[in-house]
Amino acid sequence: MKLRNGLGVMSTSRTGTASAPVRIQVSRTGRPALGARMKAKSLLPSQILPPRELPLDQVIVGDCVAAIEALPPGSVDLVFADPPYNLQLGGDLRRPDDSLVDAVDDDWDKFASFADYDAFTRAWLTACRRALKPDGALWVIGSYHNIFRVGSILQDLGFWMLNDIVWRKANPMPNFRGRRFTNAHETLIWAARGEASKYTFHYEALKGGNDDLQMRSDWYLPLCTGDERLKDEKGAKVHPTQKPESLLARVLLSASNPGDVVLDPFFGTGTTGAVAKALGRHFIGVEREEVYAKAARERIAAVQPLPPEAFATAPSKRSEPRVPFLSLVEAGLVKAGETVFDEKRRHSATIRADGTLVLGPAVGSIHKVGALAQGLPACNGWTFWHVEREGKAMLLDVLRGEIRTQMAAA
Amino acid sequence: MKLRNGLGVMSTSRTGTASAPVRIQVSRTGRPALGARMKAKSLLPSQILPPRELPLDQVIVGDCVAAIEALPPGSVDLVFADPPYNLQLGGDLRRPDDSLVDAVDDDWDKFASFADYDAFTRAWLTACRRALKPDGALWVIGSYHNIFRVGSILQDLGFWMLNDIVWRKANPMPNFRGRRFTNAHETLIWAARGEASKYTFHYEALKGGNDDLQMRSDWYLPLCTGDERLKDEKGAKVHPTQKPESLLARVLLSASNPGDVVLDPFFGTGTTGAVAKALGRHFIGVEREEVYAKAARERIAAVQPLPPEAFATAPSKRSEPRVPFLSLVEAGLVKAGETVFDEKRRHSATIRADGTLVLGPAVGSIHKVGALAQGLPACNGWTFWHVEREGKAMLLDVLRGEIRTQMAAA
DNA sequence: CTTAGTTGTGAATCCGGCT
DNA sequence: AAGCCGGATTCACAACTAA
Repeated sequence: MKLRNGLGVMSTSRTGTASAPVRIQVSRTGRPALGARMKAKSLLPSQILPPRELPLDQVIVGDCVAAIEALPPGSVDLVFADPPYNLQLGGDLRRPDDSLVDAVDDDWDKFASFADYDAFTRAWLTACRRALKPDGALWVIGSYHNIFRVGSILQDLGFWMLNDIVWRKANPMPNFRGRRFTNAHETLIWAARGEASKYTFHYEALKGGNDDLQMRSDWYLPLCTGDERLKDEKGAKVHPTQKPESLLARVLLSASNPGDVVLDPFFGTGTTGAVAKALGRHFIGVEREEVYAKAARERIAAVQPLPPEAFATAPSKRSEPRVPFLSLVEAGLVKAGETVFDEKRRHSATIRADGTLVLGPAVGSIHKVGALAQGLPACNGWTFWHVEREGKAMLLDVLRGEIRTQMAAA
Repeated sequence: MKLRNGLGVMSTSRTGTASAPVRIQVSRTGRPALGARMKAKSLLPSQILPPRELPLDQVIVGDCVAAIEALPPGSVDLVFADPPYNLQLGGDLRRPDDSLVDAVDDDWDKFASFADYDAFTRAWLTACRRALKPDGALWVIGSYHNIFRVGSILQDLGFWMLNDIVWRKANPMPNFRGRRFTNAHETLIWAARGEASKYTFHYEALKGGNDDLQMRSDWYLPLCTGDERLKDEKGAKVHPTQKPESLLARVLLSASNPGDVVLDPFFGTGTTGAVAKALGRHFIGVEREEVYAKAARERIAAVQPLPPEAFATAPSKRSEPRVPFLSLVEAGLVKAGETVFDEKRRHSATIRADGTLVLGPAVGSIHKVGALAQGLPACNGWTFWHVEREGKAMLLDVLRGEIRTQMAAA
């Protein structure tokens, strides 16, 4: 029993009726049916009748290029694609506690070269572009391993980029060896089928769900964990890269209408389908692995559609912004080279350009150096160190308050 | 008079002595000078002597590809590039009040096609790669208009991507038409010259300035505005896309050492040079437009370098001298025959006179025996084993610190 | 029942000097 | 040049256990 998911939907059961595997059966007339050529925007959802030959709300097991080429051209409103990232991982990676990181080492993520990956990318993007309605649009998600290839090819094929969106992960995996910045985000590209496409964008809906501020291109959302994450009978994750439903909800709410047909060429365990069903959109999922497709069908069967009025807002986690001391240096509120001191001026240290402090031979955070100065195991540097302002001592915490006010907009 | 900048540096004047335009004059022997081949890491900044033929701390006016090809190969530690964005703006963009948005429409930002832009990108990236030292690295900043082209070509040329970084703008320009998400970020790519490059990364410094949490790939920084933004006599901005100094400061602090040579092929109004000078790095700037170069020279002349202690590379654990455990025995800090134990006193072993440990039948280094005791493949003995001192457990790492202090004093 | 402490884990291109 | 081996390295959450 699933208690909640990224949409706040109560799903009462995981063991819904699983439909049989669906092999694609569509006409190959080359012309989209009437419904596919209608402009969804001008119709009420109840009037939208997708073409009969579309395999709606089903999971097609097989190669995505072949399956999508079998769809009528111009029949799909939106594509959401989460293709293999081509991670190119070397040996295994261990956490500092020596536990092994469960890496994505599946065969479907292996490509011999960039050229191979590019050919693969060009093939599925071309197929998707053919399947899209003239006013349709496409979303792709990726990481720095692949997203630049995808973005370039997409432009080459004539897609028109509308935004790149950054999914800032609330709880990313840290960089265990301290050799790089924490890889804390993934990138989504939102592109219209072409420059002239009258793409769908629900500006007001998203603005309303964002404290009446325009929705920005950086989205802060948690990973897919907990009850939302599909597990097998042994408790292992079914799919290594299951995306959070909150992410898909934002995509579908902003860039599709109820009744629209959403195609996902890399359906996996069906997050796109689950969210589409909840939000009153149709989906077509293509997935190569029967194991994932089966899990997706069972999952989607258990989803209860939401009433339309609930479609307007997507829940998003908001957190009190943490202010690094470095931000005070960058904002000019304190200066590199300046001296900080404690209340009774018994200790002092110098601010460095990187937001650390120096005290004699020691360099460290305001907290570490504060602890060192007092010979204590720990110290809150914000409430220990002061700077001189107009002849008086001003606590760093006060300056942090000023920054918080400035940052509140985001 | 400039009051503050992203580094918190007081710059007293804009009207410093502007050096004459510098046309490049370097030897073309094809071999970097001695200084260029030395490994900066093992030297103090004062010992680093960049090759004489490098046009250091100067602005070269001219085409960046030709200018960079004239540099000795393998002579540059870091590249920071802010290339033209290839913005494809249709007509004029107007705000809701009908005022005209001062968009990027200069001639240098027009490219006939993606192919032209790709060729241009390949040319300057190739030149930069040749100029870089084997262990050098490159940063590029861009938006969704160009960054996917740049990223793909960079990978094709053999650069090894380390991170993509998202600069989240604190105060982005709103999307006036409400047809897209507010474009609130730009993307930076950090890439090593090659997969095997031993790139520079000051992990501890960044972590120390960030509340002792490792720095993530999403950076929240304000735009370049106010006093930092260069204006001409009529109050108009000198350069359309001047980057904030705080952004460059993070890049240079994290990925370069004091004394390093930083090349900027699209110098503009010299943010890279200003920050490099403040932080004790050398710069080589190439700029095609004399008007930008002039503004950059004047700006940089007015920059006061920070005191060295404000930017000197902080000692990291990795760079500290190695201390053999035997030295602790020899110094009498631990005694042969003494017992060592882990934090929870679940394991113990005995110190031998040769600096090894005994645990039952096994003999080996503090690391090997620590690993054996826990049944793990590896273990850091310094942070695992303790000895009893004044009734309390004392970590071997603390005793190692005492040895290092003694060594530094001697 | 609450709370505090422990354990597990997530799309990751994750070491470097010396012999 | 390849191999050895010393030893440096993690954040946010959720779930579970213990008191």
